Amino acid sequence: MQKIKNYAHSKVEKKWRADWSKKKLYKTDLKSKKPKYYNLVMFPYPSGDKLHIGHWYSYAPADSWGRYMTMKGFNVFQPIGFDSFGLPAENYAIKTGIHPAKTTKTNIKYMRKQLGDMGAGWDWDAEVVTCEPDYYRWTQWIFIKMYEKGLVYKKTAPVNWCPGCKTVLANEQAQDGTCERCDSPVTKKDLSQWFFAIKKYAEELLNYDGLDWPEKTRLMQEYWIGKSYGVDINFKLENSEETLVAYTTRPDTLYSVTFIVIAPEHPIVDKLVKGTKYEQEVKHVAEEVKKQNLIERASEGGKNKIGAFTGKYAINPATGEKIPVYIANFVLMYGTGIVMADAHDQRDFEFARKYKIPLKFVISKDGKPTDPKDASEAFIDDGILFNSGEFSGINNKEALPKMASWLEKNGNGKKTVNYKLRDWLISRQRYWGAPIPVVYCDKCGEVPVPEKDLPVLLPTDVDFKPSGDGKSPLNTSKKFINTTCPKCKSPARRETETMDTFVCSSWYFLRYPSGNLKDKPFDTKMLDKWLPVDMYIGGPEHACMHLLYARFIHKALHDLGYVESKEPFKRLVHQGMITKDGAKMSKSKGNVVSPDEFVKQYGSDVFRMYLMFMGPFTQGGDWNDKGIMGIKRFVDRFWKLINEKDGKESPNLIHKAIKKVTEEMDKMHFNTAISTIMELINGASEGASKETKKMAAQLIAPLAPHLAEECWMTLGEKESVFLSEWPKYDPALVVDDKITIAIQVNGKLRGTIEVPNSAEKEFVIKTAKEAENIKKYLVGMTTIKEIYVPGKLISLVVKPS
RNA sequence: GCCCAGGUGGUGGAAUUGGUAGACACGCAGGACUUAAAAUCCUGUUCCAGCAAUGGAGUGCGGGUUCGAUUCCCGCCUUGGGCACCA
Repeated sequence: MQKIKNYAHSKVEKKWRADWSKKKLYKTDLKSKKPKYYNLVMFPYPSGDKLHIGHWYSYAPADSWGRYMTMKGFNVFQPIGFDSFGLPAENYAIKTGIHPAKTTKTNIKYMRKQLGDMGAGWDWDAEVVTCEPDYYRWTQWIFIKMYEKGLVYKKTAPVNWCPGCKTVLANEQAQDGTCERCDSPVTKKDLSQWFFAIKKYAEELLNYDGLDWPEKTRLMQEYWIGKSYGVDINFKLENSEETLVAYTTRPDTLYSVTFIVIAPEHPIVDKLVKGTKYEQEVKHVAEEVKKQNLIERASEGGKNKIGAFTGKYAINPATGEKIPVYIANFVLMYGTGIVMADAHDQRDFEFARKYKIPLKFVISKDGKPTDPKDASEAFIDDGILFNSGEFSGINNKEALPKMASWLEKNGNGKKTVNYKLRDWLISRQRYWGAPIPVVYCDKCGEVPVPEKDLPVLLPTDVDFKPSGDGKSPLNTSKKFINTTCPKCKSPARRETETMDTFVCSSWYFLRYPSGNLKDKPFDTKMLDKWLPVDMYIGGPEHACMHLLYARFIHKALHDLGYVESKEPFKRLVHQGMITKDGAKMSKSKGNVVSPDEFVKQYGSDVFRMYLMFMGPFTQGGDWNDKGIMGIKRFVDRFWKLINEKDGKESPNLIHKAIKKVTEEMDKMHFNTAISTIMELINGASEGASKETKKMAAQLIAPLAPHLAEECWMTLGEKESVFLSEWPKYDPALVVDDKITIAIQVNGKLRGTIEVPNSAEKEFVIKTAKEAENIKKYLVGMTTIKEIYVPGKLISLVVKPS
């Protein structure tokens, strides 16, 4: 008996990686005429944690997908890079004194090795690193182009302030009222800030035509953009020329409105109370609200509502009544920052009860008048209007558009659309980012740096410890700050703030196919060919940040004429989250699992297949290494089968496997693709023919690239398995001659029979009725119904005769 | 509170235009090989009763539709994710 050498994963994997790299197997010819396929993963941040299991969980299947598409005949482009600006490196520097550039460089070096050990088909020639001047020069260039297009502006605004990181946060980074990075409660602070006018694209961003995205992600973005249709209603102020404009989506409740509430930070508040006896109380409340962090202001559906009377009254345009005007914390600077308040809104209702403001109902279930004094909460259901002038007696939903038109006709209102989306705050009072390319001159004011002077290099001689006043560490570099005005050449100062790293990651996928051009950001011809990205794989946590920003920047660049496509990512797939003992892996929890040891012990193929075998790719799961031996055994058995003497198995076996694996791969069901190959191996217990072995190697190639290549070459091939064409099955060989039919009597399974594939209904039913197990159930019975599902089962319905 | 996705053996999971529930793998039990162990191979493994043949129950819970429901409908429970005073 021949002795088969054990599969030496470490030697084999090293050998093929060296070979692939030498032959530049994964360098994509971007000019090739073959159909293109841009296969992209969200690039990693080079953190001190290095590449962890989560990265593997998404990158390995992404690579398998790319390899599969390659074998299906596509010219696959699969680049990788590093999203290397950002807070963690800077925070680490503050703690240890090691310069962020140095830590980042070290981490990138290590992660390059890890990404290499993965054996994935990255095109390293296209690599981008966002913290390198060659890259951020063009991030700055995009800022300038956006500036010229009027999509960038600066304004003083109350911004989210993290007292822990001593920096400003975007809304998206303070979503739950705590800092994304350090979990400190977020407060508000007035600062002059740079914004990208993403709101101008709100409507366009709601268009998902032609995109194959998860419904869930789309809904999350739609909710984030938050479009609503409503009416701006004019409330004249008593004894004044002033009008308060309130935005509402419920004009049908107008007759119920008994007070007006203004957001405390609304500029009109000062004017209303100035010099009155109410001024002190109103200002006091406004200050209190400002001090509240986002959690307090939004806590528990708003139990702690606070407010103050302004001393003013407005006129309800429908009833002509005089109604009091308040400020309160539950009204935000959204819409007009002023709301009409009534008994058909739970928040208004609670506030009115607390501040003893009269309420009245105008809607009830049946249209019979009801009184709020008997109610413990607002009536928010739909119903019939009463005490509502000409609208009484009709359904409030029907009345809504009519009242909106009525208000417009009488000059008391205007139909409007509002979005919850706010402009994107992009400036950061931080060191480790791309400097905002703007110069301030006493004569010329704010001057964008001319294109030819880019990049504005990030200086190295700075003290990056936070000053505590919210100023950027760049202020400590005299060399950096002092410059000359690009327009008038007189002494000038540089902007010292840097850009949000999300700006850097909003366009990296355009840089990859542009071949790292020195004098241009993009190779427009290549972008026209390669965009949009055909498959984008990454975590769902980016739904309302990266994925929204990237769409926005892409659309802006489209409108500027740089890219032809209107959307960056045609198809989007989120991998599931991988947890450890039910918790998200994080350094602070100390539950981060490193892939390196597993890769060393079992090999990259086994490790990646184990991750894919855990369950559906989009589902994720809790990490444990219990079953990894099962995959190792499978690899060993696969290797053994390939090396055994050629045998002869049923030809159906491999063709059925090809059919099933192809179907599973198409659906990205890697777990069942693997189990199908396992079944193939288990089924070939008597060995397999050479042809079958070759096809088996091809089937496993996307999932276990090193193993497949080794097997492929062992079987006598000379060229890489990844240059071979994905096997096709013979339809004639996937059907069996004999099929098993299940027999049910009165809905219960009572047995099975084997019949020829070609058997007719009558024959199958006759055979079934005569079957040993079935006969006894039919004694003394009359068959009242016979159902035959071809190739599957027979269902007999009987009753006593 | 609102929106979305789930709940299947001891474990990860498979199977849905309604058609034999538990593929594949882990674990466990027994056996072979071995002085022994590891590794490997073979057999069994949803639960209950039975030596077995076989019978009964069974896909979160309670109803319904159907010859037939993990799959469809109604009402709950529960886990995870997202949003949350946006008027």
